[in-house]
Amino acid sequence: MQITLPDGSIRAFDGPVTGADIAGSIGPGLLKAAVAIEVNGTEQDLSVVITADSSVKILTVRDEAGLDVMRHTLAAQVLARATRELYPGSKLAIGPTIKNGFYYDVEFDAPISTEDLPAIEKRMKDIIAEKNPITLRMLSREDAIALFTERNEPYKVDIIERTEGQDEFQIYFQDNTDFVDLCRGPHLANLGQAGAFKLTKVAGAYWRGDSKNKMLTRIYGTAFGDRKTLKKHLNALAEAEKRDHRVLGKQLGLIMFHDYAPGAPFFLPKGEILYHELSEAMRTLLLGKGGYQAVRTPQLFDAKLWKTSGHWDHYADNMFSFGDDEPQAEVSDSGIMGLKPMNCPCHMLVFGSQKRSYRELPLRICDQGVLHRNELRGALGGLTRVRQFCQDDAHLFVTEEQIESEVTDLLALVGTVYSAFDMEFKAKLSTRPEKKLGSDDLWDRAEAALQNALEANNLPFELKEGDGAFYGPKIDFDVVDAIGREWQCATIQLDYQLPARFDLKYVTADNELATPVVIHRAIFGSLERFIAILIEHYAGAFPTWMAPEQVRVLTVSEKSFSHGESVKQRLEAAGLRVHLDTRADKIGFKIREAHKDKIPWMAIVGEQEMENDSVALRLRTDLRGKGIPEKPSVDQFLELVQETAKRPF
RNA sequence: GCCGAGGUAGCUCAGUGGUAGAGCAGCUGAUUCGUAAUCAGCAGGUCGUCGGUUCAAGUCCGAUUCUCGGCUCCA
Repeated sequence: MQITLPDGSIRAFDGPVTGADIAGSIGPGLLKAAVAIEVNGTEQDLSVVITADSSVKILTVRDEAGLDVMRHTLAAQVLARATRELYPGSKLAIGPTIKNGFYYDVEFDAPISTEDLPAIEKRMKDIIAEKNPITLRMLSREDAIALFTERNEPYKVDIIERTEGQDEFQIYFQDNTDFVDLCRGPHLANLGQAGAFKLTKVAGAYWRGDSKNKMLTRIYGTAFGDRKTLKKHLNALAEAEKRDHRVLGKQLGLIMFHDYAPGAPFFLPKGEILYHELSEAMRTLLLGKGGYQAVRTPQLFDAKLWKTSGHWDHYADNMFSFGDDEPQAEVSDSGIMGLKPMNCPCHMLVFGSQKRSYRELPLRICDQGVLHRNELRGALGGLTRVRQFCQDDAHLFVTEEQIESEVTDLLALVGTVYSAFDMEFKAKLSTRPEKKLGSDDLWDRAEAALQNALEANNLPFELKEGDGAFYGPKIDFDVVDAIGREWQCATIQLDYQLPARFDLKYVTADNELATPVVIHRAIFGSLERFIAILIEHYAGAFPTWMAPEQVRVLTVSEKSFSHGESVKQRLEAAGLRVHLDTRADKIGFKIREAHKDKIPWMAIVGEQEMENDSVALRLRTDLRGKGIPEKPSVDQFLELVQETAKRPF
């Protein structure tokens, strides 16, 4: 029997072999490190017997797949056993792996909290120290159900009962113990191979993710092959925590929230500058040669609009509306008004307000209108999940032939904007879902147009089949921030349904009536959320063009006040945002504060600078090492700052 | 909306039924200083809100609200 290894070499065995046999034949070191084996592309336990010619790969924790096996074992064998032993009445549900770790859902008799984690962790370490071998056995459906019924594990029984087309189930026994688990596997051959881990948090989670079901307790953990990598990961988490936009937003005086307006951010003077700069930069990019026209549209509409658009049937739960519980209110024809959750219906009304010619297409309407969505209470958080926000929204009314070139332009626009923030991004193409409107022929053309546009821009993309909206396919973008996290921001969605619902028409070159296609698109996504991403991306140290305070002039002593005032005035005259710090404190103290406020340019003025009309620069960390002179003249300095204060798009 | 954890000075937090605290920030005064914290004094609170238990509640109980971690939702 022949076993092919990843390097192409072939090893012959006389009869059936296990993964462990193969690993051992290659070397004792590998046997020790081996955690599982991939046989013809399928991960299996080392103990599984291979009976036919196969190509295999021995997995160790160095492989992502091997690491996954280890995490899985930590969840299913170690964490599960520890909770069963520490909390005898607990019932195990499922324990899969996730990015960087694992979790296990457990039903406890009494709630547990983060404070209980160290004890569980301690028990887990003891369990690992036992280095018990794990043995796989296949049980028939009946035997498996009987086993878990007897062990009072209703969730395991439920899983088995719901699994169709399978007669045998994989049951893992931990030798020398009473512990048994139903699991897809594979698992480590013995627990001694478990690497470094840490339990991180507890949270609630519904059984099978359905809110009608019982709420279980989910215990999260993170795990890596060795202690060093775990520590690195924990450090990365700490770094992310330090950058948390809610913390920085408060520290830097950018935003606030109030109990009286849950889910609705206040932008304080400094935050408002960020907001304004972003909003204006986008608006300027789109208007004029960008080919867009901006509109401003109402907040509050008669429910008739939402009935036409379909929101009343599909989105009413997320809408703020009033009038329906106040019969005398007579607020409108239908007696019900709703705050807009999206701009699209408004733009349909704008398009439909006059006779349109094919010569007007593509008609591009942009709108940074305020939107309200009644998000669930528990879903609110910082600037990323809000009830009131603005999108850099636009709707393009196009003919079908124009889709491809419009989308091509949009993709270039996305690139322009993200590269201005030094952000990489990834595109995802979502195609027709099962429940969809429109013919297959229509979807074929629409999907092809999007794909062609992506290819024309040389953009690699991930295909997400079936993930499109029922009204059309879409391209979504994930941006990657400075510490490697991904955020979904931009979206480009084709819509064949909405213009039809509003009965929109334009006159074609042949003097006939046709319905336009609508492209919904946003690049930042929501301004609020994008600001949150930028705060974390830059760790609050914004590039000069959007920094709320671009320059702080620091006086060394009273003697240089007049020079400080003059520097400030000359910079302000050039439209820069400048503050002068004349407090009677030492220069070291003022510098420290300016650093904490993440001001890009700190200009120190003392008697020397006064004499030769210069400033002495102290640069924010990210501006150092760029050949910026330390003691420029005021004119030179002005030029330097102006250069970096230009909007990058 | 559901499960869990929280809410004490502007901020970060301590305070296990018996006189509400610290550091930073603030204010006042002194210091006029050259690249990440000058010194001293003062002031600052309905302990999220409402109700209950108790001789006595920041502390115990109930409700409510907001925040946080997840789940769910995201036409």
